[in-house]
Amino acid sequence: MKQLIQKISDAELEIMQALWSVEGPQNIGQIRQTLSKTTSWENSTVKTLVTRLWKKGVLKQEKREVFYYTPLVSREDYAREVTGNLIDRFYRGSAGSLVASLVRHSLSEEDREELREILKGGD
Amino acid sequence: MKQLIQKISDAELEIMQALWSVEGPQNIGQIRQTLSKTTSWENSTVKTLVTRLWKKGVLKQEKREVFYYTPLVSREDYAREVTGNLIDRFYRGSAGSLVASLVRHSLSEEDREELREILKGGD
DNA sequence: AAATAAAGACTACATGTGTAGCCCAAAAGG
DNA sequence: CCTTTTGGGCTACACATGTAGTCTTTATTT
Repeated sequence: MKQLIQKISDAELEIMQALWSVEGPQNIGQIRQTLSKTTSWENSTVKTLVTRLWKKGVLKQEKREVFYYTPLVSREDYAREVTGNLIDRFYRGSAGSLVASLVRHSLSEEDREELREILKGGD
Repeated sequence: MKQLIQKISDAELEIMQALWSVEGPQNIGQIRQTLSKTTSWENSTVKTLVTRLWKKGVLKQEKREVFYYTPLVSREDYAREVTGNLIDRFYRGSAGSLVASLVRHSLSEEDREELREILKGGD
């Protein structure tokens, strides 16, 4: 179970989250704008992180008047990857075991009820 | 939702896994032995990692003829912490949402059946 | 066109990580 | 007791990360 997608650091992930949270490509300014709720990084910081992500191949840049950035890795795929790693490291590779643990410690009764519904569909 | 437990790096986690996988304290040699299935780090490497973990406060050392190391953070607690972070980052803070995703994409029919059982108890 | 505001290119620098080498002391074995 | 094996203490060093500063170049606005 190798890493299919390049590792993304915490700060880099913030950038990806910003990209994922909006439909379509964004330029540096827009990324900064999108990030403004959580961070207030300088232009150069954002640019550095974006460049690192580009080198890692997880986003692409298109030159127009200015560069526009688009994720090449979907949030879902990346989430799956990271979740898989977690399961391997802490739940003996068994997703069922993670689910069981969450059901026991983290789910509300409404969550459980919903879950029963989901599980009804046999398949 | 700050980090309650110091961050543990990948290599450091291997050490913790070794400690967690065996009952009772282990000395360097025993840790190396326990790790031998997965890595073949030099004594100094293991020692460096152990020292870093000790500085992070996640294990303690007791001096006997030789140092013995014991985790101060349980695997369960750490797993919960890391799982919580994952949920915050990728599942909008909702454990139910992670569970739903796993049920849909990663669980076998046996897992589902087991889950129905677990959920029966209404608790 | 001159002044401002944005974005890009580079450089920087402290701290974290992965992995070890080296030398010395202590323990174990003959 | 002398040799071999282990463990401890330091140092090292390349690469990753977090976060910017500084120029330069463009675009935008009077």
